[in-house]
Amino acid sequence: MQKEHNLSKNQKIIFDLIDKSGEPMKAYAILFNVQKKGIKAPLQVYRALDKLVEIGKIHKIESRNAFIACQNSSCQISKATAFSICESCENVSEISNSKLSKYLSNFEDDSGMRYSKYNLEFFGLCKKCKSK
Amino acid sequence: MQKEHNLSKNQKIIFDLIDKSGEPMKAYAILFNVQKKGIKAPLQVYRALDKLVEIGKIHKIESRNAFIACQNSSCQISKATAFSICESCENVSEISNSKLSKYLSNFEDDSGMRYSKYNLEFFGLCKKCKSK
DNA sequence: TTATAAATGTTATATTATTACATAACGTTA
DNA sequence: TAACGTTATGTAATAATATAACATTTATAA
Repeated sequence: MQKEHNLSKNQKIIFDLIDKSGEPMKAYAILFNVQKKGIKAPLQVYRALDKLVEIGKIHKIESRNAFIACQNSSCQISKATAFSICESCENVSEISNSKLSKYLSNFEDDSGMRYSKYNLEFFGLCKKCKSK
Repeated sequence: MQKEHNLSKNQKIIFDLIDKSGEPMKAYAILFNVQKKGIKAPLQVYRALDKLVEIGKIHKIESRNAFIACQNSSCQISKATAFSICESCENVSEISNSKLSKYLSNFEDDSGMRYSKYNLEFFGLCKKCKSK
């Protein structure tokens, strides 16, 4: 189970926005959306984003510089993330596949280095876009 | 085997720099380094980087906004990349593991979406940093 | 309660990346 | 080799993403 975090005011505003949108949001799009709620500066957004990423409520889609709400609410998966990204419509969804996460969490390479964290991004065309 | 690409002047200058450095380089660090060779503007750098990424001579480390020369010279792996990143010293190396790449290249999730490309970044502490 | 950490507010600035437009070099093939 | 399309280059301006520095306030917990 995930620890219950009491989000601060800004964190809550920003998390709710991202969560409701259901898709990746960019920092300045977030900023634009929350200005009416009194969050005026980029730094306020980035600080909340940093914290939300840290506690696993959202993830950063690195290849897109965007942030999406965690879709695996019940598991401690913020250090082991995998996403499916459609290169046409830019739809992103979090992959929740226990075989995959087990495989990657236990992965060791020749260096003997053990990994505490990973991020995987898959790219392709989603069903809709493929059939166009 | 990888197709032999004839790099243009700027592409060659920039590839050689990244390749010799042996570690990830950021675009503006590259720019600074090649100014004496007549490459003066960010766009010149980004254009060369785009092309080099496209043909698989370099890869972008998304979580670091940096570019590293491909270390798997003999294989067509630019659409299936995996990296090991030390969070302390920021050392990055490309993982070349056929089991891993086979596993990921064949991965399918519930959506039935088939992936043409992936990028995986592992994080942890390298041996040196772990023993400090 | 008091002190410590976490969050906020604000301004300025750093870093990363692209748009727009003009020109030049290269490769093909007629 | 001339004409064409494609790829690469040059240059200026600007957009988009992210952080530094500093002052203040709020929450947590000893």
